[in-house]
Amino acid sequence: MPTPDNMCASDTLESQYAMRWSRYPINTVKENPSEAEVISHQLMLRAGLIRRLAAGIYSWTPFGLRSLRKVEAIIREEMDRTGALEVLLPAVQPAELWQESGRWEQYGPELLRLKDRHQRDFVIGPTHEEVITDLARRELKSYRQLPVNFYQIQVKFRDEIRPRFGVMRGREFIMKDAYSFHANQESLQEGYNAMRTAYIRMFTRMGLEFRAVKADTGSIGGTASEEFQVLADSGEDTIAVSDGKDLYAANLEHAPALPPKNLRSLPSTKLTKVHTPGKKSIVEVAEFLDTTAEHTLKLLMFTGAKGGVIAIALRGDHELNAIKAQKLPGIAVPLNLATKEVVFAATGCEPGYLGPRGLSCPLFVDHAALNLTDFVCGANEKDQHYTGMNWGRDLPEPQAADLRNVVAGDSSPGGDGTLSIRRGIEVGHIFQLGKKYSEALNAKVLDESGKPVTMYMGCYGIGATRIVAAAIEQNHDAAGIIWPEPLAPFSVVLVALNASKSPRVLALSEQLYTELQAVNIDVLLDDRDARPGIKFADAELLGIPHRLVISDRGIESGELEYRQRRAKENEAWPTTEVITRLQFLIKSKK
RNA sequence: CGGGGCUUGGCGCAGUCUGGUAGCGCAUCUGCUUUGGGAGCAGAGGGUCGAAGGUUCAAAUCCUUCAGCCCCGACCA
Repeated sequence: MPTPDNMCASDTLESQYAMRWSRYPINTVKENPSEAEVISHQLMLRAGLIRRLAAGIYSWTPFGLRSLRKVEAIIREEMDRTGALEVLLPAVQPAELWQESGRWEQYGPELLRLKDRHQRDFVIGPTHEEVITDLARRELKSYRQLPVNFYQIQVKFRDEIRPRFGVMRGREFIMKDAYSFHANQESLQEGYNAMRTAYIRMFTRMGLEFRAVKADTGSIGGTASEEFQVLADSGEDTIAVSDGKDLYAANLEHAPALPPKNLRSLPSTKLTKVHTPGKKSIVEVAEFLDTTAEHTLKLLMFTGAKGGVIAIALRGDHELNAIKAQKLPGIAVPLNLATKEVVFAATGCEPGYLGPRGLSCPLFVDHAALNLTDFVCGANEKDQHYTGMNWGRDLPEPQAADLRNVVAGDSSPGGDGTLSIRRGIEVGHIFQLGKKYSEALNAKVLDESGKPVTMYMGCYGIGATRIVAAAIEQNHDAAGIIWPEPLAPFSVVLVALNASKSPRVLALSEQLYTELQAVNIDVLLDDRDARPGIKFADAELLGIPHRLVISDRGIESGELEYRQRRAKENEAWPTTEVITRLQFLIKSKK
């Protein structure tokens, strides 16, 4: 218990003002703002966590900021634990650095450029590779100083074509970005692994359901890259997730589809040409022939790199994966579906009746399509299909390849489990940059023999503001937000009923409020002169994990009502045990 | 950048087609009553109808131009 003797001035200030609802002049609203599309955006606006200033640019209110700061604190603790060193880098950066790295030209309109009063060019940093590499090349002189990892938690600006979903895809956002510097690839790999472990700890601590997803290194290059995706239906990315012990997860377009394990069964029906007037799509054909899409084969034609066409066959119910298809020999990149005219010239038939039999162009068949027996396919004649088609018997065995998107139920490429298709929100991305920036910016150290060597770099980002939105996407109900304990703006809300009229309710509320603060629990005292319904609804909208009601009724019975945010029913707690019980519940979840 | 939609008090909307000088709900303020799931009654304040120009006796309403915002797509990864 704090007494006037052991309380310092700041304690007094805080207990008087900081965590009383009546001192937070932020309104909650019942109606959904028309601008908000996704649930996290709606709830953040309704609960008063953020306010929009311009497209993709938001102010954070005191309540919202508390959650954002908790995210940042977890990130900071876990980064520090790895030995990474925090820095703060400029948001406004001179164009010269970006010209040196080549990204002044590469970046395009997403890079916000501006001029100062001397007409010098600057950018508002969308990311900080250039600045950090500049710092590193000035400070790091010897291999003895390596490895080192600098990180910062900073505002960034990317002039997105279409900002949307509130802070989920804003233009201005807060990101933790870290950059590691190494003398060699082995050290980079170690640093990368350490970051990967730290990321898993962070997202686990935040109470989020997430996966580390193998990602394309893309134009950035490098050898290894993983995205950290929070699983939520509203996510912008589609990922294939294994339910097995392999914990496999990959972006849909990068997940390999394994060839079927079972052998193709033997043909049992004879090849028949059937009249299928006007039936062009797989769905129409399957329905007309009283079968299902899984027993059909579809044939797509693409233009070749040096003219001509290339055919790709998939099972009727499968989708082409463009990234995989582009790797086929002789195919035009980017992938280009052949026009009607080109198809007609190659086959004498229009699309809709194409099939693998009698084709004169190169043919690649997806593994699953190759496993078909007695299947339906086009006959390369208008209004004609075949039934009972079989590879090897009616057609030569073709060249097989992985050409389709994986579907739910496929075996996991990780070796254990089956895949499901989920949506994800990318909240983190780690990759090994190698020497891309260090080479461009000439960042070198002297090695053991006194020879200058270019440093290896790794780069590790986390979207702090986006995490707040992602946590809400994953944790909400009809009444509002349900914060994971570690991200909640407050752990406990004390709902004082009729405190303005009942001195004993007021006194007990104040007492509990002080006691909870004394044991370092983030407590919000709802001391507003409002009706109970408003207080309950607001507490639920704001998503505070633990709610305690202080009322005359409770004081008389010696028991206070406790309710966990996810629970449907109240619990009656002896007033004397309230503090210890809350301490236990909150400690066990942190 | 292409397509669609929107812009009226702090928020959500009606009014626009058919021109006549702006209204509803929520929120805010005052008073009284009420106090365990977004109260009732009475009263009050608050809007140059996104901007500019035009047509007209008269424009939120019709015409032109511009701006901002939202959605879909493309782009980016």
